[in-house]
Amino acid sequence: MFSRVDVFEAVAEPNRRHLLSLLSERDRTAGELVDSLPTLTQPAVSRHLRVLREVGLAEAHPDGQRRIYALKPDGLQRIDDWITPYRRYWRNHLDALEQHLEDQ
Amino acid sequence: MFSRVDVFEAVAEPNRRHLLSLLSERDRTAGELVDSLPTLTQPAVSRHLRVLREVGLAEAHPDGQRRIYALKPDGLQRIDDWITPYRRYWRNHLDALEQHLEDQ
DNA sequence: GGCCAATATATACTTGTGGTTATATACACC
DNA sequence: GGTGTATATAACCACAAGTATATATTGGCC
Repeated sequence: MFSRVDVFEAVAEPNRRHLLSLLSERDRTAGELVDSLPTLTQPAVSRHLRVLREVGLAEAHPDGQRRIYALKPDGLQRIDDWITPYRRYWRNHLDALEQHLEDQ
Repeated sequence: MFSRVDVFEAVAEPNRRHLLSLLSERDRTAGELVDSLPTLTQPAVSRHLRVLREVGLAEAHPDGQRRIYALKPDGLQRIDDWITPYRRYWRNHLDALEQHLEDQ
């Protein structure tokens, strides 16, 4: 399963975005993350965490029998780079709309 | 099919990102877009275009029997808004790395 | 070593996505 | 109205994603 996930597919999954959000607040153990997603079982969360690790959006450090997960958000730069040219586009579009409104 | 696609899932598909890229250059008819993705059949492209329309990333205007597709990139703002807090994060991380390198 | 806690992996199942072929729809042109 | 072109939808299929249950692994503790 999960032959090869890229960063776009990684963040397309809502539970994984939730995990990233939790990790953006602070580092957490796998167990804490499991508890934070009560609709999912422990293996399900563990799998999502694996995906996040494999695309470079998170990393885990052992701490005894725990695993402390931390955010590695620079993987999102790939998405940011992709979106950049479009950003200019919609800003122009907004500018044009504002202009139109001002012209009323 | 495609019960309900959101923007994140829409752009997770490589062919759809390709279509967005083509539309960012200029408006194109559905037929031109089909010709630009020679690995896909016409119905497959038509479906991807429907997804892009439904999430608000593209729109189609009839022109006789043709349909002229145009980019509506402001739908990507949802992704941009989502990524914004993380952007600060990885910039800090880069700064820390640069600092570390400078300290050598 | 034996036992418990924390986490990851294996296996199996279900469902949805993306693909194809076939068909419908809509418009243009004669 | 009939025919051809452009595009969308229908029906079906294969495969991968996401989930659950069951099991393995790893480390702490007695």
